Amino acid sequence: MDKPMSAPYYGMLEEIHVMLVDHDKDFVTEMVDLLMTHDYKVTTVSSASTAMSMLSKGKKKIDVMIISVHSSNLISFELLAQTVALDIITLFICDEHNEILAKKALEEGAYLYLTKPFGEEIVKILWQFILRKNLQREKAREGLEKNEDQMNVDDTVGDNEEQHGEKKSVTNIEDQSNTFHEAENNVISNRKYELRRKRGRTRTKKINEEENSSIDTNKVVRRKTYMEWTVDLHAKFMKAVQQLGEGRCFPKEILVEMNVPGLTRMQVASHLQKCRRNKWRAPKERKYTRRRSCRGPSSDSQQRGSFRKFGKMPRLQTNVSNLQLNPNQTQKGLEFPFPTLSTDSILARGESSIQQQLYHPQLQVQPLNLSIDNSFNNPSLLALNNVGDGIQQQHEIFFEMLGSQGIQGQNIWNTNYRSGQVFDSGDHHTQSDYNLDFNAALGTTYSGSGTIFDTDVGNATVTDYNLNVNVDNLTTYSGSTVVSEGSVENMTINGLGAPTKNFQQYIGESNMFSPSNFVAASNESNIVGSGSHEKENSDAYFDFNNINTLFQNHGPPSANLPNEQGSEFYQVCSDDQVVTTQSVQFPGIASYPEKSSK
DNA sequence: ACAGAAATAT
DNA sequence: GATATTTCTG
Repeated sequence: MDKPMSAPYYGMLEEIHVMLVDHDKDFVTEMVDLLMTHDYKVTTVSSASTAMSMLSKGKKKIDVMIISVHSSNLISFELLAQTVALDIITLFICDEHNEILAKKALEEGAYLYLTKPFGEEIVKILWQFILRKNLQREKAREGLEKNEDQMNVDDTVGDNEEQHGEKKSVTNIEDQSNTFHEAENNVISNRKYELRRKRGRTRTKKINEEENSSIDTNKVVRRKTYMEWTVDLHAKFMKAVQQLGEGRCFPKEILVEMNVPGLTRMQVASHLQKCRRNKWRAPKERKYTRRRSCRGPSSDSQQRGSFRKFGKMPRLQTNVSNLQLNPNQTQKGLEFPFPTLSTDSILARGESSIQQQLYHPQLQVQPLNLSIDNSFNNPSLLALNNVGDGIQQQHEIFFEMLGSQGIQGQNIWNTNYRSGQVFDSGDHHTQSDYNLDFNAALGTTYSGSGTIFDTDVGNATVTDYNLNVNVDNLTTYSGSTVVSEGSVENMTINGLGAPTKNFQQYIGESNMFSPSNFVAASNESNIVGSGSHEKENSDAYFDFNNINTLFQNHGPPSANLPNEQGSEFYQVCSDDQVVTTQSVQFPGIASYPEKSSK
């Protein structure tokens, strides 16, 4: 197709839907062509009445309505009234110029009155109307918000705001419109809900539609209050988050950083919430409603990690569409999922509902997901979950596993983790100098398939991430992946006791990374490459001693983790024996530093 | 005042 | 069924 500059003029608009109302087939064809050329989504309707019924169903989101008016078409004006009420930009198009008609149309709220044939220019700039209107609306909403804050009025909710305080009599709408129309909602057994109800949620658009027959053009009809998080907007959001640093991205700061007029803190917070849970999909993606139909763990185990993001920077899953955050680099949230296998650390087991109860927002809780396949196809033995508590600023981390003992048939082992230092991203503004050392020593046996080191390091701005893996005496290996899902700039593998040429297989087979600088050493050689093997120099250093068995996956499937395969469970960190990821990527945890004390 | 979870609206 | 908004709590 030849639409070289498609997106540019949409600004922050995702898609513009145009409805064209005309029975003149030729004209329709022509217009549709034209509109499509400029990337509008077009719906055509042959009559005004059809259009009206479509609108009333409200199935389709329409931004612009183009109504052809032939002869004295009363119904066209009815349609116009409706579109105006719905806050849809409406263009009247006539065969010939008619001043009276034009005036009337404009009076009734039409945006433009055009005569037939009209230049492409108009179509080109159509999007500006939308954007402008949106901006206006946002501004108005902002004003409203401010008003509410100031006068502490909490129920002017529904309608047009009297910005100039003149008549805040609106306050009186009280609860009358707060109907119980959804009374059959089963949930309402709770007192809380009753209370909530009393506060009232007045938001009946129907009312507006009726009463707005007399249109006041500069009054924003607050109807559809939804704003959509477009890909662009989301990209901005992500950029802001990154810029702020993952440990300190609060809605308010993100808002400021994003600098999008009209965007509210609430909206940012809400989006943040969504993202943390990894529940957000780009609008386009939503069409393909990913039915997780098969609850069975088999199908898409490593599809999207489904790590829930609490207190952490949301990592954009690969399927979160084509947001081009940084065109040249893939987005990699700084995240080291650490399905800690210490049974000590698994306080909650079984059903997630129970876990939910255990979960306290202010506690350090990490969601875990082992993303284990039904047949241990790709167990994630060790994944590091961006460790750090947001307070300490050390650049190193020292993990030690003592007395590890494999469990037959499982890919977990009993061990105590001791978390010494903290891996904190706070000081690394661009995350440009992480070092991670992984050191597994002594009689390690690895058999079966799985992932020893499963991490996804770095993000778009990582420039030189060093991963040093030191696996001594990895005597048996017959699996698939040692390091997976990583994207590591510099890689040092040390002490593998295997010829160099085989190293790649240790790095995994399918979804592996390809370090731009891959260095490996055999067991007796020392560090090769950048080699910050010493704890002192490393941002992260892992030393796993006495690991008798890492993997033994030959056991029956029944021998599984305490939780169900593929299910999520929470890890509650309450004391220092229990390990783990004390990271606070997203703030909100008790350990958040002083900051922003006003 | 504000972050975050959860309820609710669309 | 999903996303955005609003309420509510800490």
